[in-house]
Amino acid sequence: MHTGEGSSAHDPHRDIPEATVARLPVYLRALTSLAERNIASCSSEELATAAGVNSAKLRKDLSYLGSYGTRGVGYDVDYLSYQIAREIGVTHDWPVIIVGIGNLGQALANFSGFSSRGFRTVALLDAAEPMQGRTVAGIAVRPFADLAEIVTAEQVSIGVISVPAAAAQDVADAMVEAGISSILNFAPAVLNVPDGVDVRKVDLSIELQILAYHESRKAAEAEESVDDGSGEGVSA
Amino acid sequence: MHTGEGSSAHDPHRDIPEATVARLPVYLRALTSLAERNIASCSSEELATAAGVNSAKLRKDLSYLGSYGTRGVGYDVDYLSYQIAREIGVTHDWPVIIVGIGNLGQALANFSGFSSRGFRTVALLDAAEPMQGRTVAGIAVRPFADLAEIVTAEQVSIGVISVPAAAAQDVADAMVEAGISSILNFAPAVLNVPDGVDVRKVDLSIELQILAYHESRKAAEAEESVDDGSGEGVSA
DNA sequence: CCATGTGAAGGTTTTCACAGCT
DNA sequence: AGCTGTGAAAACCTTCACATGG
Repeated sequence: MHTGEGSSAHDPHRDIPEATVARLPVYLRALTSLAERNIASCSSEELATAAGVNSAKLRKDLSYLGSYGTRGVGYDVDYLSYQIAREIGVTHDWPVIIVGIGNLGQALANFSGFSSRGFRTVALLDAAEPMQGRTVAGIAVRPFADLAEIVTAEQVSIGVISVPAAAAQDVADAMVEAGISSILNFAPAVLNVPDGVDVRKVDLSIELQILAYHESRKAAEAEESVDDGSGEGVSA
Repeated sequence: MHTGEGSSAHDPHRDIPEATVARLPVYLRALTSLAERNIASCSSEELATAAGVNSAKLRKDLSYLGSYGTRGVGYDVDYLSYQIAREIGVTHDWPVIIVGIGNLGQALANFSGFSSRGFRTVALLDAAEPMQGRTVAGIAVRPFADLAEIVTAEQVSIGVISVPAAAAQDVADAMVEAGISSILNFAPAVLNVPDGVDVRKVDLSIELQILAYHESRKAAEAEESVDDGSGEGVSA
């Protein structure tokens, strides 16, 4: 295990904590929103509020990228936006394919936020006969069998899976085989992928169940507090 | 801050860590999948594999609920399923409303996983005139103005927001006002809610950007390793 | 004998609080 | 004078490794 490939201990180019990485896109969105309101600069406090975090966390997060603020003043919105976009790697667009053009796949294909935030949907794939030849969001639906060809031709490294759970692993295998190394999985299934391939999952029922857990607790607390006035709240 | 409301230090009824709560639904899904394959019992190792975590973590997580396994043997699938479902609070169904019946809202309404995992969509709401009177997934779309009435009548405490970002805060305010205390937010916007209201967010472009970050790093590493043979992989 | 359940160790993340720069 | 950037402390989460009990 080597230590740093020609980067001084302090230089901003290795080892951004995962928790920070997960928040950078949120900061970027907050900055975009400030820019749209013609706000040219902001304090860590203001940006933190816009991003829904506290300012100490925001400053610590930004410190991993470098020193892009001005002490006593704050941050230049455009400059910081660019630095974060560069760190994330969305200064140029990433080609993306979506496999599984059911209700969810169609919603994803139509989702404008995809294209406006550094991603370009280059193909929609579906295995079902009836989908062939249809066009969704201006993009033709192609047979699943074309996967490898498309991935190679368009240099795709990110794939979205929106097929039913039962088909998800097969799709993931085919994606990896074709050369994709990052997968966003909407199917409620655990995917096995080799090392070097990243998977992130979005699972709607899991999110609801987490809410249900806290909701149950609130109900239980309300019952208890017949003789206990304290109302503790949970929030994210 | 009090400590425990009549529960002994060891009794399974307070203080399940948030990280554990977020995994319980995953375990529940893995157990359901085992049950469907007629597997009546399993070891922590097997269940952990099915859930995509390591077995130590699984055992630690389950230990917060109580001792529902048998040493030397493993876990009874049905029994553990029930215990987890009870802990989460999904032994009975939760009524849910969806506000914003665009592409995504329609996909959510049609999503069978919602109804099969402890949730029942009791109403679809949309502010747009052209949506009124339409039916999605067998449920009539109603005007947004009916929100409070529906929440009260159906005792809804969980709401899903799938409107454009610009409208999200207003919808959240109306939900809170109507009595909803848990929100699943699909709009790419930070929501301000009072204490006691839970918000979870699902943001598609954020997930993609996190993948893009790691993808950029992989590319950078590949370039570096012209004179360095080590191939470190990242995976989730 | 075997797999669970769990203290204790090791990491990571968050928060604090203030030194340092503009 | 004020806000950033950051060590150090506290909180939280994961992993280890083994005592415990069926």
